[in-house]
Amino acid sequence: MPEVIVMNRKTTATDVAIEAGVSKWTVARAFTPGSSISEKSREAVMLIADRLGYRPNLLARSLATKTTHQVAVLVDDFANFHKLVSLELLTAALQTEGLVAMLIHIGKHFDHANAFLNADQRQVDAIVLLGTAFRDETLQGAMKPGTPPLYVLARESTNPDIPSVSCDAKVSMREIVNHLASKGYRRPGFMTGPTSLSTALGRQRHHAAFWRKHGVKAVPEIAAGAYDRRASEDALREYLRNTQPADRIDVLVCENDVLALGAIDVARTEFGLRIPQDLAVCGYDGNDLAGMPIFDLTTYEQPMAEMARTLVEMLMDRRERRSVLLPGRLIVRGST
Amino acid sequence: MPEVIVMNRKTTATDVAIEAGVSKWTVARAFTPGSSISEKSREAVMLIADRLGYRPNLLARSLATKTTHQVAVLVDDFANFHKLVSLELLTAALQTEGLVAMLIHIGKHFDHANAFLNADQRQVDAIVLLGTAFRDETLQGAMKPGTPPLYVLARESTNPDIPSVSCDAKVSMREIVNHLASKGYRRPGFMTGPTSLSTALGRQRHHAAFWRKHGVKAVPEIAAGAYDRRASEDALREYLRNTQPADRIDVLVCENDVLALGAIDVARTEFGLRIPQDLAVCGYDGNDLAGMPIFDLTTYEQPMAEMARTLVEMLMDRRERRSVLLPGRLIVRGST
DNA sequence: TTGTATGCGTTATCAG
DNA sequence: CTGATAACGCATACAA
Repeated sequence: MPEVIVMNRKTTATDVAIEAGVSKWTVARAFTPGSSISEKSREAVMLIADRLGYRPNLLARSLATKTTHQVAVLVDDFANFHKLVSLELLTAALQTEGLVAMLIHIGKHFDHANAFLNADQRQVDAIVLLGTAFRDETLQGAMKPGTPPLYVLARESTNPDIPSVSCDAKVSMREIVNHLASKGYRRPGFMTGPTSLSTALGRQRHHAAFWRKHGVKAVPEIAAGAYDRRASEDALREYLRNTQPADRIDVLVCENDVLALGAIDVARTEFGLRIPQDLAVCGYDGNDLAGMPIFDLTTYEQPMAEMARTLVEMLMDRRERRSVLLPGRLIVRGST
Repeated sequence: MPEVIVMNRKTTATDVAIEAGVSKWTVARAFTPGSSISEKSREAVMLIADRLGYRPNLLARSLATKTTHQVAVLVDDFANFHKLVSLELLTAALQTEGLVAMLIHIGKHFDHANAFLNADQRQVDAIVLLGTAFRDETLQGAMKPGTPPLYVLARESTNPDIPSVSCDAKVSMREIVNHLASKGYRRPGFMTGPTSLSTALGRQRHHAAFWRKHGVKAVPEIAAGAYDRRASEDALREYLRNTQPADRIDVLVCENDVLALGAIDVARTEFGLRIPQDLAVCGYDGNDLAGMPIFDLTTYEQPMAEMARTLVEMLMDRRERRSVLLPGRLIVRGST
């Protein structure tokens, strides 16, 4: 008979207790900061625990405490490379608070209902919608009682029960339009992404509103239909093909950087337009790629790090559960 | 007293059982496919369950079955936009099998040890390393008995206990070099990323080896040190500044597309080099951005979708737990 | 300070 | 086919 029996299962608190000659509750105390336990017991437990490689089972703890420290993050828009930044900063913010992200991919084979159901059944503490194209009716259905609380990041929520943390569209568009107007542009155009999301973002609306103050009555829309550089290329290509140079816009403001990069690309490569002399372009997001010398894109930086932190503060109940608008920063570059 | 008491807690199997007049075990059976239960009971249970909005608690199930259907995905390289594609396809592949990804961000405030510990404590079924710069010694420490099995995606594993699914570096580099050689290039250079990862990827090694067959003895290395377009820009800038045109390489093969885009950018924008006449550039990954007309980058497409599916098959024990090399596809564009 | 009983919501196993 | 007992690993409340 071997001295040490190698067990296939993980060592539990009971294993440690037996080995240390105490009850399993004492073991639990050793791992609960601030619980009353003698220094002697604690040391004895820790020694054995370390030797046996014991780590509390968070699953069992969650079942008992009814809190998992897990947050479902729903994403359905992987064509937009800026999502990676959002994920980076959101996961970082979550992890500094001991929370972890459950990344749920919404797509062809996995719809919103599935995602909500899955998150709910796994008892996540909250669900974060990451700039995805949710319809209000979809959200409404996910608001059953007993369901994890919903939050929206990087998009304004229209539902007061679902707080959002986003970049202030009004403030940002004022800055953008003022900048463009001061540069002398007077024939703006606006490129939109997915219809449902575009209206929710409100960027187009505010953009047009501020131009009106500058005497510009109408801002033509160029609809890409998706946050995808190809969609942007297609949309601008069609516009440029069907519009005589004299009738064209002189500056294109895009709903985000993905669209802007695609636009610059087509305008320059396929139509030989100079940026910004023939067509100025402005983005939105402040993605790192916008800063590439080849694009040199003027853009409005969303304070993603702060947005993520703010959202997490809300999750942790250290801040009122209520929508927040944060100001960003206009980054003027050569494209305007 | 109200007729219906709205409970704050979620409805459990017991609630349904009482309401349906059966035992809770019968309720469980109704939700367990293939279990023996009378059609009558099943219907009765389902009716009540639906009315009460009952959904099995997956946490409790996991505790009992000792399997969570959760997979930890460790990422430490968010500057590389191709990670988004990896995440998209990996989560999709996981979800089609009923698995869900726990995204763990490794960075300044959360190191590898933390990540492994967290994943382990949460009882994930497996841990997937997503092309991150893990040192072999780090991995060794994470291989304690009772720990979730490790897998590596998009990078070759040197440890036989940790299977990997990756794109065949040798095959791909042969294709790349043959293509470049046939185009007449004879002064190749190679741009690397993080040192530890570069050696693990083996792309540089195979690249040099195939050039040797073409009579090219040495391939200068341009070290970016990170998969970051800025790092690439800096590295190439320094090289071009310090190297006379006559002494320069005529084609730059980059360890991945991120580096390649940065390289094209600097070469063209800052040094006025024409691509490919003055300097040809080749990437690796097959990222969508490489296809932008402005870059028109020749690249080697990794079969990420297939790689993700293969990895998941391994996770599901439908395929031998052993490293797999998959062939990709050379996409020839204007940059070479 | 420490041990005991009980509960979290399921599944596994066995008896009827 | 159905009900009952035990177990999963931990936390909470209480008693000693």
